Amino acid sequence: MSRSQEPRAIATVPDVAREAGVSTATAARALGGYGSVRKSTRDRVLAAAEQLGYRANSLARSMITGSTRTLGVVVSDIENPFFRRSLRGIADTARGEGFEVLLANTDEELDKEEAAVRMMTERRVDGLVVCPADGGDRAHLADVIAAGIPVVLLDRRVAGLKADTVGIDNRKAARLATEYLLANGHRDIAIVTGGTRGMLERMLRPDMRGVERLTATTVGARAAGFRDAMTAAGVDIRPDLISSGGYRRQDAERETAGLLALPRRPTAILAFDAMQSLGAFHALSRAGVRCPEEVSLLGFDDTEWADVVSPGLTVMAQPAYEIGVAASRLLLSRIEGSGGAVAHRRLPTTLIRRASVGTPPSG
Amino acid sequence: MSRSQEPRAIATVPDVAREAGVSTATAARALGGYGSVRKSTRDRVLAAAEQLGYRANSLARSMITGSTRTLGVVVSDIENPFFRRSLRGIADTARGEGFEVLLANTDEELDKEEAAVRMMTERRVDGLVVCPADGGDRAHLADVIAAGIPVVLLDRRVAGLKADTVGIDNRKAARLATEYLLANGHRDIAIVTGGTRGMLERMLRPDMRGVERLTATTVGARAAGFRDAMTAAGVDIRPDLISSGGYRRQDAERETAGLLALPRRPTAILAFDAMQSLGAFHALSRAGVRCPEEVSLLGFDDTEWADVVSPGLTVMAQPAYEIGVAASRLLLSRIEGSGGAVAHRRLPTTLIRRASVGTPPSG
DNA sequence: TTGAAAGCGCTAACAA
DNA sequence: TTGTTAGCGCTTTCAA
Repeated sequence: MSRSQEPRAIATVPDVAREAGVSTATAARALGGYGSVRKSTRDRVLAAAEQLGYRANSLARSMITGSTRTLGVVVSDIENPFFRRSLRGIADTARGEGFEVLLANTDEELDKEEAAVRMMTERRVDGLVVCPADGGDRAHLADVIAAGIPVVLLDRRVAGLKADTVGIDNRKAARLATEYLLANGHRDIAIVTGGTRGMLERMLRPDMRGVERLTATTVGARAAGFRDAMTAAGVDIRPDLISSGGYRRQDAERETAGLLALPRRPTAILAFDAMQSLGAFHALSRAGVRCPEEVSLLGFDDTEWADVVSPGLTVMAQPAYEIGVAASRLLLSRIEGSGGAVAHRRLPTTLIRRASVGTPPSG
Repeated sequence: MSRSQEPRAIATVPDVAREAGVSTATAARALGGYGSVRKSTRDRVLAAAEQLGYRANSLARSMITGSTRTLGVVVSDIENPFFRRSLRGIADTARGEGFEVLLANTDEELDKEEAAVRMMTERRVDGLVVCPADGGDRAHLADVIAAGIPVVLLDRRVAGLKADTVGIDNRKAARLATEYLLANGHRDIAIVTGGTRGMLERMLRPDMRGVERLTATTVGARAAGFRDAMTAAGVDIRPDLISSGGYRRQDAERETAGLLALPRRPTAILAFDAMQSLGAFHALSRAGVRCPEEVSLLGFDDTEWADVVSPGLTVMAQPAYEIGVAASRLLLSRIEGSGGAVAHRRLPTTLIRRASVGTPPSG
C-alpha cells in the first residue's frame, strides 16, 4: 500500500457529542436539524462536527426514518434520446426536493428489469420510475406496489397494474402523424418500428382482436394509431411495408434498405422513435433516394440533430423532459402520501414540420 | 386513500427465522448466503422467506459490512454525448460486479458538485467517478480521498489530487487534429471551444506561463494541443479565431456565425466537443457556407449522427464507452483494496476521416 | 431544552 | 452446523 494517508476513523454522533460536551441525543438533534436545540448549543455541536470532519451516515438515518430519499429509475437504455432527456427531468425535479436517483438499464430484457426492481426494493428506494419491458409477466411490479412502494410508469401502461403512468397518447400521436402523411397524398406508407413481428401481426388482423394487448407497448400503441388513420382514410395497409427488426440504428437501416429495394417502394416512411428515424434517414441517403422528393420521412422524438440533418426532419415531438418532470412530481407526491385514484397523465405532442415530408412523386 | 392494499409490515430476518424454526443467525446466514448452513436448513429458511415475502434490507446490511456496493457518478450532464456513453460503460461494468450507480448532474457548477459529492459520501458510496468542474477549489475531492473513499477522475485531471484518472490525452488529440487540418493546407484555423475567455487567454500568452493550470481542464488541454501544432508548424494563431461562449449547441452556433461574419473568415474550424460540432455544423449550413469547399470542420467525439449529416463529420473519436469501463474497473479494484501508485490511464483516440475536411478554397 | 435508554434490521464474534 | 449476544450509527420515545 503506497497510500500515504491512513483514513482516520470517521467521526460519529457520540464522538461529536463528547467533543461538544453534550449528550448524543442533543448532538444528533443539532446535526440532524430536528427537535429543539438552543442556538448556542447547536453552534457548539456544529463546531465540534466541523473540527472532527463529521459526516452524517444516511444509512443509519434511513434505517430509522424509513426513508432513503432516493428514487429508483429503471429504463431500457439511458442513451436513448427519449430516456436520457426524461431522466434529466426526473433527476432535476428530484434534486430540487432533496431526492437522489439510483439508475438501472434493462436493455428491454425482462430478467434484468426484475433484478433491477428487486435490487431497488432491497435498497429501500422511496419510489420507482420504470419503463417496463415489452411483454412478459409483471408480478415484480405488482409486488412492489403491494408492498406500498409507489411506482410511476414511464411512456408505457401495463394493463391491470395499479400504477400511475406518465407519457403521451401514443396511439393518437401515431394517428396524427399518419394523417399528416395521408394529407400530403401518401398511400404507400411504411412503418419502421423496432418492434417484433408478432406484435405487429396482431395489428394487421382485420378484427383487431387483441388490440388491448397490442397497445400496452409503445410500438403496439403507435401501430394501432397508424392503423386507425389508414382505416379511417380507407387506405389499405400493405403488409410488406410493416417493418420490425430491433431498436438499434443499424436495425432500422437494414429494414429501410429492404423497403427501398421493394418492387413497389413506399412513398413515405413513419419511423417509431429517434434511432429508427436516424437509421431510416441514413438508409435513404446511402441508397441515393432523395428525401422528400422520392420518399418522405416522418419520425418520432425531436433530437439535437433533427434540424441539423438535411432535409430537416419532420417529427412528432414528445415533451420528454417534461414527462420526466411530471413522472417525478407524481411519484414524489405519492411518496408524501397523497392518495387518490391511479393517475394517467398524457402530455401533448407537437408535430414539428420541417422538410422531410413532401408529396409523393407524381410518377 | 383509495389504495386498496394496505401494505403489510415487511418481514424481517427474525420473522423468517421464527417461521422456519431456526435462530436469526442461521436464517440470516441462509438469506445472506454467507457462513455455513446445512442444505436442508437453507431450503427451509428460503421457503419461509418466500412465503413471507421477505426482502433483504440493504441498509442494515451495509451498516455492518461497511459496503453499499454503490458507485457514485458525478458528471456535468448525462445528456452530453461523451458522458452518456461513458455512463453506460460504467453502469454495465458495475452491474457485472454487483454494484449499482447513484447519479448526479452538476452542470459544470462547483457548488452542485460539492453538494453531490457530500451527499454521496453521506450515503456511503464505496467509490466515486467524477468529472470535476473546471476551476475552483478541490478540497471536497481531497477530503473524500483522505477519508479513504477511492475516486477516479473522468476525462480531466486535477493537479495535486491523488486520484486515478481515465480519459484520453486531450492535448495530444487536439494536436493531432490540428495537424490534420494543417496538412490539408489550412492556416486560418478557428477553434470553437465552449470554454471561458480567461482560460483561453492563458493559452495565447507567448511564454505559455500557466499552461499547467490550463491543461487541468479539457478545453484548456485541447487548446494547448492546438497551440502546440500551430507553433510547431510556424503558423500564427489568430486571436479573433479563438471562440468561447458556453457548452450548449446554440452557444456554438452563435460563436460560429460570428466567425463566419469576420472580414477574413477561417478556412477550417476545430470544434472541441460533439455539441460544439453540431452547433458549428448548423451555423455553416444556415449561413449557406459549403463544407468542406469553403470551410472545413473537424469535431471531437463520434456520435450517432456524425456519419448521417452531410457531409459526414470528420472527428477525433474518443472511446467513451471504454473510458467508462476502464474508470469503473479501476475504481472497483481500488475498492477491493488494490494499492499502488496513482494511475493515469490514457486511452487511444482515432481520427475518423469522413467528408467535412478538405483543402482551403484556392481564392 | 436536554439526557438516558431503547431499538431500526442486520452481521459477526464466540461458544456450543 | 447452529445459537447467543453484542453492536453498526442513528433517531425517538420518555422523563427530567
